[in-house]
Amino acid sequence: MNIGHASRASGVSAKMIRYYEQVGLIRPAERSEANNYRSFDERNVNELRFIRRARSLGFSVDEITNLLSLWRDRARPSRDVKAIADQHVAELEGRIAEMQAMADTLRHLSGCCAGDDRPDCPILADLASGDPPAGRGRRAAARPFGG
Amino acid sequence: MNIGHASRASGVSAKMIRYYEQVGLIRPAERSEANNYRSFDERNVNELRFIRRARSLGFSVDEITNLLSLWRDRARPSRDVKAIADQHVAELEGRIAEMQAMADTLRHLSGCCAGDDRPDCPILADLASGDPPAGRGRRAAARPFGG
DNA sequence: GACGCGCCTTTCCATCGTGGGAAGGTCAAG
DNA sequence: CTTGACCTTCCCACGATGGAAAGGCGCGTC
Repeated sequence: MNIGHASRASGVSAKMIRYYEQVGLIRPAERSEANNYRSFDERNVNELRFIRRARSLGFSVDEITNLLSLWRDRARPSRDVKAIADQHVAELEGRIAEMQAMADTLRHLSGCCAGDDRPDCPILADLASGDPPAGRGRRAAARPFGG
Repeated sequence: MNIGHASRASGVSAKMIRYYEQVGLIRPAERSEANNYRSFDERNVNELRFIRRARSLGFSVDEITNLLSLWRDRARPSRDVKAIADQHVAELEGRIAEMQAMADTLRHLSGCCAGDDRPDCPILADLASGDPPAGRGRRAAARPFGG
Protein backbone atom coordinates (compact mmCIF):
# COMPACT_ATOMS: atom_id res chain seq x y z
CA MET A 1 0.00 0.00 0.00
CA ASN A 2 1.54 3.32 -1.08
CA ILE A 3 1.28 6.47 0.98
CA GLY A 4 -1.65 7.85 -1.01
CA HIS A 5 -3.62 4.69 -0.45
CA ALA A 6 -2.77 4.67 3.27
CA SER A 7 -3.76 8.30 3.43
CA ARG A 8 -7.18 7.65 1.92
CA ALA A 9 -7.65 4.58 4.10
CA SER A 10 -6.76 6.38 7.32
CA GLY A 11 -7.95 9.91 6.67
CA VAL A 12 -4.49 11.26 7.44
CA SER A 13 -2.90 13.34 4.69
CA ALA A 14 0.25 12.01 3.07
CA LYS A 15 1.99 15.15 4.23
CA MET A 16 1.13 14.39 7.81
CA ILE A 17 2.09 10.74 7.54
CA ARG A 18 5.58 11.79 6.49
CA TYR A 19 5.66 14.35 9.27
CA TYR A 20 4.59 11.84 11.91
CA GLU A 21 7.34 9.55 10.72
CA GLN A 22 9.86 12.37 10.83
CA VAL A 23 9.09 13.35 14.42
CA GLY A 24 9.08 9.75 15.57
CA LEU A 25 5.38 9.38 16.24
CA ILE A 26 5.30 6.34 13.95
CA ARG A 27 8.13 4.02 13.01
CA PRO A 28 9.73 4.69 9.63
CA ALA A 29 7.70 2.83 7.05
CA GLU A 30 9.19 -0.01 5.03
CA ARG A 31 10.50 1.06 1.65
CA SER A 32 10.10 -0.68 -1.68
CA GLU A 33 13.61 -1.51 -2.80
CA ALA A 34 13.18 -0.46 -6.40
CA ASN A 35 11.12 2.63 -5.75
CA ASN A 36 12.11 3.85 -2.38
CA TYR A 37 8.35 4.33 -1.97
CA ARG A 38 6.99 3.85 1.56
CA SER A 39 4.73 0.86 1.93
CA PHE A 40 2.03 0.40 4.55
CA ASP A 41 -0.12 -2.42 5.81
CA GLU A 42 -3.39 -2.63 7.73
CA ARG A 43 -1.62 -2.31 11.05
CA ASN A 44 -0.03 0.96 10.00
CA VAL A 45 -3.38 2.22 8.83
CA ASN A 46 -4.92 1.34 12.19
CA GLU A 47 -2.22 3.33 13.93
CA LEU A 48 -2.87 6.27 11.66
CA ARG A 49 -6.55 6.11 12.42
CA PHE A 50 -5.73 6.01 16.14
CA ILE A 51 -3.61 9.10 15.68
CA ARG A 52 -6.28 10.88 13.73
CA ARG A 53 -8.90 10.18 16.35
CA ALA A 54 -6.54 11.34 19.12
CA ARG A 55 -5.72 14.53 17.22
CA SER A 56 -9.41 15.19 16.79
CA LEU A 57 -9.73 15.05 20.57
CA GLY A 58 -7.01 17.68 20.84
CA PHE A 59 -4.12 15.53 22.03
CA SER A 60 -0.70 16.84 21.06
CA VAL A 61 1.75 14.71 19.14
CA ASP A 62 3.72 14.24 22.36
CA GLU A 63 0.68 13.00 24.21
CA ILE A 64 -0.18 10.70 21.34
CA THR A 65 3.31 9.25 21.47
CA ASN A 66 2.55 8.17 25.02
CA LEU A 67 -0.94 6.98 24.18
CA LEU A 68 0.39 4.89 21.31
CA SER A 69 3.00 3.20 23.44
CA LEU A 70 0.37 2.40 26.06
CA TRP A 71 -1.88 1.08 23.34
CA ARG A 72 0.85 -1.25 22.13
CA ASP A 73 1.65 -2.41 25.65
CA ARG A 74 -0.87 -5.10 26.48
CA ALA A 75 0.15 -4.99 30.13
CA ARG A 76 -0.46 -1.25 30.52
CA PRO A 77 -2.27 -0.10 33.65
CA SER A 78 -5.39 1.78 32.59
CA ARG A 79 -4.42 4.25 35.28
CA ASP A 80 -1.72 5.62 33.01
CA VAL A 81 -4.11 6.15 30.13
CA LYS A 82 -6.63 7.80 32.36
CA ALA A 83 -3.97 10.13 33.77
CA ILE A 84 -3.09 11.39 30.30
CA ALA A 85 -6.74 11.88 29.41
CA ASP A 86 -7.53 13.66 32.66
CA GLN A 87 -4.59 15.97 32.31
CA HIS A 88 -5.65 16.83 28.80
CA VAL A 89 -9.19 17.50 29.99
CA ALA A 90 -7.76 19.86 32.59
CA GLU A 91 -5.79 21.72 29.91
CA LEU A 92 -8.88 21.96 27.76
CA GLU A 93 -10.92 23.25 30.66
CA GLY A 94 -8.29 25.86 31.42
CA ARG A 95 -8.26 27.13 27.88
CA ILE A 96 -12.04 27.02 27.70
CA ALA A 97 -12.28 29.11 30.87
CA GLU A 98 -9.90 31.71 29.49
CA MET A 99 -11.74 31.98 26.22
CA GLN A 100 -15.06 32.01 28.01
CA ALA A 101 -13.88 34.95 30.07
CA MET A 102 -12.86 36.79 26.93
CA ALA A 103 -16.16 36.05 25.26
CA ASP A 104 -18.11 37.11 28.34
CA THR A 105 -16.28 40.41 28.54
CA LEU A 106 -16.73 41.06 24.85
CA ARG A 107 -20.39 40.13 24.85
CA HIS A 108 -20.94 42.55 27.69
CA LEU A 109 -19.10 45.36 25.95
CA SER A 110 -20.83 44.66 22.67
CA GLY A 111 -24.17 44.68 24.43
CA CYS A 112 -23.39 48.18 25.69
CA CYS A 113 -22.42 49.38 22.21
CA ALA A 114 -25.10 51.07 20.14
CA GLY A 115 -23.62 49.75 16.90
CA ASP A 116 -24.83 52.64 14.79
CA ASP A 117 -23.35 55.63 12.98
CA ARG A 118 -22.26 57.38 16.13
CA PRO A 119 -18.62 57.14 17.22
CA ASP A 120 -19.13 56.56 20.94
CA CYS A 121 -18.17 53.00 21.72
CA PRO A 122 -17.71 51.27 25.05
CA ILE A 123 -15.62 48.58 23.37
CA LEU A 124 -12.98 51.09 22.28
CA ALA A 125 -13.31 52.82 25.62
CA ASP A 126 -12.46 49.59 27.40
CA LEU A 127 -9.50 48.87 25.15
CA ALA A 128 -8.28 52.43 25.51
CA SER A 129 -8.44 52.19 29.28
CA GLY A 130 -5.69 49.66 28.79
CA ASP A 131 -6.22 48.08 32.17
CA PRO A 132 -4.41 44.86 32.80
CA PRO A 133 -6.93 42.05 32.46
CA ALA A 134 -6.76 41.20 36.17
CA GLY A 135 -7.56 44.78 37.13
CA ARG A 136 -11.32 44.71 37.04
CA GLY A 137 -12.16 41.26 38.17
CA ARG A 138 -11.62 39.74 34.78
CA ARG A 139 -9.40 36.73 34.82
CA ALA A 140 -8.57 36.14 31.17
CA ALA A 141 -4.89 35.40 30.83
CA ALA A 142 -2.87 36.73 27.97
CA ARG A 143 -2.42 33.65 25.85
CA PRO A 144 -5.49 31.50 25.58
CA PHE A 145 -4.72 29.51 22.48
CA GLY A 146 -1.49 27.85 21.62
CA GLY A 147 1.41 30.09 20.66
CA MET B 1 11.61 57.18 26.56
CA ASN B 2 13.63 54.14 25.49
CA ILE B 3 12.06 50.83 24.55
CA GLY B 4 12.67 49.29 27.97
CA HIS B 5 10.91 52.18 29.66
CA ALA B 6 8.01 52.01 27.22
CA SER B 7 7.85 48.27 27.77
CA ARG B 8 7.56 48.64 31.54
CA ALA B 9 5.08 51.49 31.18
CA SER B 10 2.83 49.56 28.80
CA GLY B 11 3.29 45.99 29.93
CA VAL B 12 4.30 44.96 26.40
CA SER B 13 7.68 43.25 26.12
CA ALA B 14 10.40 45.06 24.16
CA LYS B 15 10.50 42.07 21.88
CA MET B 16 6.83 42.46 21.06
CA ILE B 17 7.11 46.21 20.56
CA ARG B 18 9.72 45.62 17.88
CA TYR B 19 7.58 42.88 16.38
CA TYR B 20 4.47 45.07 16.27
CA GLU B 21 6.51 47.72 14.52
CA GLN B 22 7.88 45.20 12.07
CA VAL B 23 4.49 43.86 11.06
CA GLY B 24 3.02 47.34 10.76
CA LEU B 25 0.71 47.27 13.75
CA ILE B 26 2.35 50.44 15.07
CA ARG B 27 4.18 53.13 13.13
CA PRO B 28 7.98 52.89 13.21
CA ALA B 29 9.15 54.71 16.33
CA GLU B 30 11.28 57.84 16.11
CA ARG B 31 14.99 57.18 16.46
CA SER B 32 17.55 59.08 18.46
CA GLU B 33 20.05 60.38 15.95
CA ALA B 34 23.18 59.52 17.94
CA ASN B 35 22.00 56.19 19.25
CA ASN B 36 19.61 54.86 16.74
CA TYR B 37 17.57 53.95 19.82
CA ARG B 38 13.80 54.02 19.42
CA SER B 39 12.09 56.70 21.44
CA PHE B 40 8.51 56.65 22.65
CA ASP B 41 6.11 59.14 24.16
CA GLU B 42 2.92 58.82 26.20
CA ARG B 43 0.81 58.46 23.09
CA ASN B 44 2.83 55.48 21.95
CA VAL B 45 2.52 53.96 25.37
CA ASN B 46 -1.24 54.39 25.26
CA GLU B 47 -1.34 52.58 21.95
CA LEU B 48 0.73 49.77 23.36
CA ARG B 49 -1.63 49.46 26.30
CA PHE B 50 -4.56 49.37 23.89
CA ILE B 51 -2.84 46.58 22.01
CA ARG B 52 -2.09 44.65 25.15
CA ARG B 53 -5.66 44.86 26.31
CA ALA B 54 -6.92 43.77 22.91
CA ARG B 55 -4.48 40.86 22.83
CA SER B 56 -5.66 39.81 26.27
CA LEU B 57 -9.17 39.60 24.83
CA GLY B 58 -7.87 37.29 22.14
CA PHE B 59 -7.92 39.66 19.17
CA SER B 60 -5.37 38.82 16.49
CA VAL B 61 -2.83 41.36 15.33
CA ASP B 62 -4.85 41.77 12.14
CA GLU B 63 -8.02 42.52 14.06
CA ILE B 64 -6.14 44.94 16.29
CA THR B 65 -4.89 46.76 13.21
CA ASN B 66 -8.50 47.48 12.36
CA LEU B 67 -9.46 48.33 15.92
CA LEU B 68 -6.56 50.77 16.17
CA SER B 69 -7.52 52.57 12.99
CA LEU B 70 -11.10 52.85 14.20
CA TRP B 71 -9.84 54.13 17.52
CA ARG B 72 -7.84 56.83 15.80
CA ASP B 73 -10.75 57.79 13.58
CA ARG B 74 -12.94 60.09 15.62
CA ALA B 75 -15.72 59.82 13.04
CA ARG B 76 -15.89 56.03 13.17
CA PRO B 77 -19.31 54.42 13.28
CA SER B 78 -19.53 52.31 16.41
CA ARG B 79 -21.20 49.75 14.15
CA ASP B 80 -17.81 48.89 12.70
CA VAL B 81 -16.25 48.32 16.09
CA LYS B 82 -19.15 46.21 17.21
CA ALA B 83 -18.92 44.11 14.05
CA ILE B 84 -15.31 43.25 14.77
CA ALA B 85 -16.08 42.42 18.37
CA ASP B 86 -19.09 40.29 17.49
CA GLN B 87 -17.20 38.39 14.87
CA HIS B 88 -14.46 37.69 17.36
CA VAL B 89 -17.00 36.52 19.90
CA ALA B 90 -18.38 34.15 17.29
CA GLU B 91 -14.91 32.77 16.62
CA LEU B 92 -14.34 32.31 20.33
CA GLU B 93 -17.67 30.56 20.72
CA GLY B 94 -16.84 28.25 17.85
CA ARG B 95 -13.53 27.25 19.36
CA ILE B 96 -15.07 26.92 22.78
CA ALA B 97 -17.74 24.60 21.41
CA GLU B 98 -15.13 22.42 19.73
CA MET B 99 -13.02 22.17 22.82
CA GLN B 100 -16.08 21.61 24.96
CA ALA B 101 -17.04 18.70 22.74
CA MET B 102 -13.57 17.22 23.11
CA ALA B 103 -13.64 17.67 26.86
CA ASP B 104 -17.10 16.17 27.11
CA THR B 105 -16.10 13.12 25.15
CA LEU B 106 -12.94 12.66 27.17
CA ARG B 107 -14.68 13.15 30.47
CA HIS B 108 -17.16 10.50 29.48
CA LEU B 109 -14.47 8.04 28.44
CA SER B 110 -12.39 8.76 31.50
CA GLY B 111 -15.44 8.23 33.68
CA CYS B 112 -15.82 4.77 32.15
CA CYS B 113 -12.15 3.93 32.76
CA ALA B 114 -11.30 2.07 35.94
CA GLY B 115 -7.94 3.76 36.19
CA ASP B 116 -6.25 0.90 38.01
CA ASP B 117 -3.64 -1.76 37.27
CA ARG B 118 -5.77 -3.57 34.74
CA PRO B 119 -5.15 -2.96 31.04
CA ASP B 120 -8.76 -2.70 29.85
CA CYS B 121 -9.42 0.89 28.92
CA PRO B 122 -12.38 2.44 27.12
CA ILE B 123 -10.25 5.46 26.26
CA LEU B 124 -7.85 3.40 24.22
CA ALA B 125 -10.76 1.41 22.84
CA ASP B 126 -12.32 4.59 21.55
CA LEU B 127 -9.10 5.82 19.99
CA ALA B 128 -8.47 2.42 18.46
CA SER B 129 -11.92 2.39 16.91
CA GLY B 130 -10.54 5.25 14.88
CA ASP B 131 -13.97 6.53 13.94
CA PRO B 132 -14.07 9.90 12.32
CA PRO B 133 -15.25 12.40 14.92
CA ALA B 134 -18.52 13.01 13.10
CA GLY B 135 -19.33 9.33 13.02
CA ARG B 136 -20.95 8.88 16.40
CA GLY B 137 -22.71 12.16 16.91
CA ARG B 138 -19.63 13.94 18.14
CA ARG B 139 -19.00 17.17 16.37
CA ALA B 140 -15.48 18.14 17.41
CA ALA B 141 -13.59 19.35 14.38
CA ALA B 142 -10.00 18.46 13.83
CA ARG B 143 -8.27 21.71 14.65
CA PRO B 144 -9.67 23.48 17.67
CA PHE B 145 -6.83 25.75 18.62
CA GLY B 146 -4.75 27.91 16.38
CA GLY B 147 -2.28 26.21 14.15
C1' DG C 1 41.79 56.04 30.32
C1' DA C 2 40.12 51.30 31.07
C1' DC C 3 36.59 48.25 32.61
C1' DG C 4 32.12 46.49 33.65
C1' DC C 5 27.21 46.77 33.69
C1' DG C 6 23.01 47.77 31.56
C1' DC C 7 20.68 49.10 27.81
C1' DC C 8 19.97 49.21 22.95
C1' DT C 9 20.42 47.27 18.05
C1' DT C 10 19.77 43.47 14.46
C1' DT C 11 19.47 38.71 13.00
C1' DC C 12 18.62 33.95 13.40
C1' DC C 13 16.23 30.03 15.56
C1' DA C 14 12.35 27.41 17.91
C1' DT C 15 7.76 26.61 18.97
C1' DC C 16 3.26 23.33 16.78
C1' DG C 17 0.81 21.05 13.18
C1' DT C 18 -0.44 21.84 8.76
C1' DG C 19 -0.53 23.09 3.86
C1' DG C 20 1.79 24.64 -0.43
C1' DG C 21 5.08 24.24 -3.89
C1' DA C 22 9.32 23.14 -6.44
C1' DA C 23 12.40 19.84 -8.61
C1' DG C 24 12.94 15.39 -9.82
C1' DG C 25 12.31 9.96 -9.90
C1' DT C 26 9.00 5.99 -11.23
C1' DC C 27 5.47 3.64 -13.33
C1' DA C 28 1.48 2.28 -16.11
C1' DA C 29 -1.55 3.27 -19.84
C1' DG C 30 -2.19 5.12 -24.30
C1' DC D 1 7.57 8.18 -26.44
C1' DT D 2 4.46 10.92 -24.11
C1' DT D 3 1.24 11.94 -20.62
C1' DG D 4 -0.43 11.86 -16.16
C1' DA D 5 -0.60 10.05 -11.66
C1' DC D 6 2.01 8.92 -8.22
C1' DC D 7 6.11 9.11 -5.19
C1' DT D 8 10.53 11.33 -3.15
C1' DT D 9 13.06 15.23 -0.59
C1' DC D 10 13.63 19.98 0.56
C1' DC D 11 12.22 24.67 1.53
C1' DC D 12 8.73 28.11 2.95
C1' DA D 13 4.67 30.06 5.47
C1' DC D 14 1.54 30.59 9.10
C1' DG D 15 1.06 33.57 14.64
C1' DA D 16 2.78 35.46 18.45
C1' DT D 17 6.22 34.82 21.44
C1' DG D 18 10.68 33.87 23.72
C1' DG D 19 15.69 32.95 23.50
C1' DA D 20 20.27 33.70 22.21
C1' DA D 21 24.08 35.61 19.73
C1' DA D 22 27.05 39.48 18.46
C1' DG D 23 27.87 44.11 18.60
C1' DG D 24 27.24 49.48 19.68
C1' DC D 25 26.62 53.06 23.19
C1' DG D 26 26.56 55.46 27.76
C1' DC D 27 27.28 55.92 32.50
C1' DG D 28 29.58 55.08 36.82
C1' DT D 29 33.76 53.54 39.05
C1' DC D 30 38.41 52.56 39.72
